[in-house]
Amino acid sequence: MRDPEQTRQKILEVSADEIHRKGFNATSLSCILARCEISKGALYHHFANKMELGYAVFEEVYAPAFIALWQPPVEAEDPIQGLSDFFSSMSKEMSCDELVCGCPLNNLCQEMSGVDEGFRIRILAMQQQLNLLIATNLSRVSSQLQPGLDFSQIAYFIVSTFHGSSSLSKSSLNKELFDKVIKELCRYMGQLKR
Amino acid sequence: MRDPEQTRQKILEVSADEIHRKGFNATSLSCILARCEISKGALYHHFANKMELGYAVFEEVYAPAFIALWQPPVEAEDPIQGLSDFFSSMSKEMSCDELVCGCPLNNLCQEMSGVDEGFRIRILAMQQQLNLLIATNLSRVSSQLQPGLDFSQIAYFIVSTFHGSSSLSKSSLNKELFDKVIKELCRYMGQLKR
DNA sequence: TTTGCAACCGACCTGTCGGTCGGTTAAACT
DNA sequence: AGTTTAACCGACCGACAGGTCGGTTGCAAA
Repeated sequence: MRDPEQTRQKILEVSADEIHRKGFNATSLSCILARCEISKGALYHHFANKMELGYAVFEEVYAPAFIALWQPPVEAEDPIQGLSDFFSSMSKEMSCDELVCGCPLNNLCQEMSGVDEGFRIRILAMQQQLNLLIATNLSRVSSQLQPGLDFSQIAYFIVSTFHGSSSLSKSSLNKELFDKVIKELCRYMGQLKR
Repeated sequence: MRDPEQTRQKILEVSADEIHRKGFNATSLSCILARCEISKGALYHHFANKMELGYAVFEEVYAPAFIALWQPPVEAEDPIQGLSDFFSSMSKEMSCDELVCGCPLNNLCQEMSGVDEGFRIRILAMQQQLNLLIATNLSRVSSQLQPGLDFSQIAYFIVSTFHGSSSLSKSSLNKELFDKVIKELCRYMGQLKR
């Protein structure tokens, strides 16, 4: 009946969802407790405080999910095509509600980077890891790309644009503007090829 | 001695700075009162509540400043060159502290769009106004650009990338990554020309 | 000079937040 | 069966938020 590991996972899962939707500060513990149907004591048995809970959500939920999301398209034979399909499928398959929540990494970056050092270093590490992932896979197929390109620069550019486009859909509440940016992003990426 | 209009302006100015640095929710009225050296009664004499203060800051401080910032580069003879210089000068002339605060419009978009309808519609209107500004000025020089371009799409793309790059500097605490993205953005914009 | 009112003051209110802690329960081991 | 301890409970706490309101002050018109 009692299953501490399951309790912990439930807390992480619910917290991840709440933080994704509302942001870290706007997420209240009482709301998490209600959804998990546990007491405050249970939560504080598993996590020292709200910050540590936030770090755990980042490391055990967001980070793995983030890599699992980006790795397949980037490691495709043709990463340019992989990323184009990846972005395009988002506007098609994601519901408006999901889209409006944005990327958890970018959300936390905006909200927490300037406020908490623990979040900042974790977010930065994740961004650098993603950048390396994209840049190395672009250089892998560099023979098919235009000469003289800075792959790290391009990787940061692509991710920045993607995050910026997520921001747009938050205010427009629909996919239209998001689609526009993604279209142009795909056009840009296509131009990287010879 | 008493100058209600000056008091009001002071409140708006200080609030704009606080909201820019900390975000809307994290900005406390008591902090604004302390910096303005006024009482809570004075603030609530001029503004109905915190939300209305936020709206006033947006409309009377952010929006005019935003237009004043973007209009000159976009309305230059060569808007592509104007925007390139505009972005490049940011990384050179802005201090790290300023850069890390990000664009007030984008910050509020991320924080408030999903939470408050009043903010959302104001932010969206501003984004559309900026988009129109850029798109019309690109079409103005369309004879110098490649054929078949969607100017609105390009305008949203440019702004999205810029906002995304601001996000990057928040976690890295330096200009390096911001510079990288801006460099690539300028390279992209250069390719729009014939 | 008196009067009216906008401008301003600040003590106080209510609600919610993250966090604490003494107590209870269930399960594993001796 | 008795003992220990991790797991969990929930009443309670202080801090601080936004917001209220009766009272005071200064200026301008009558």
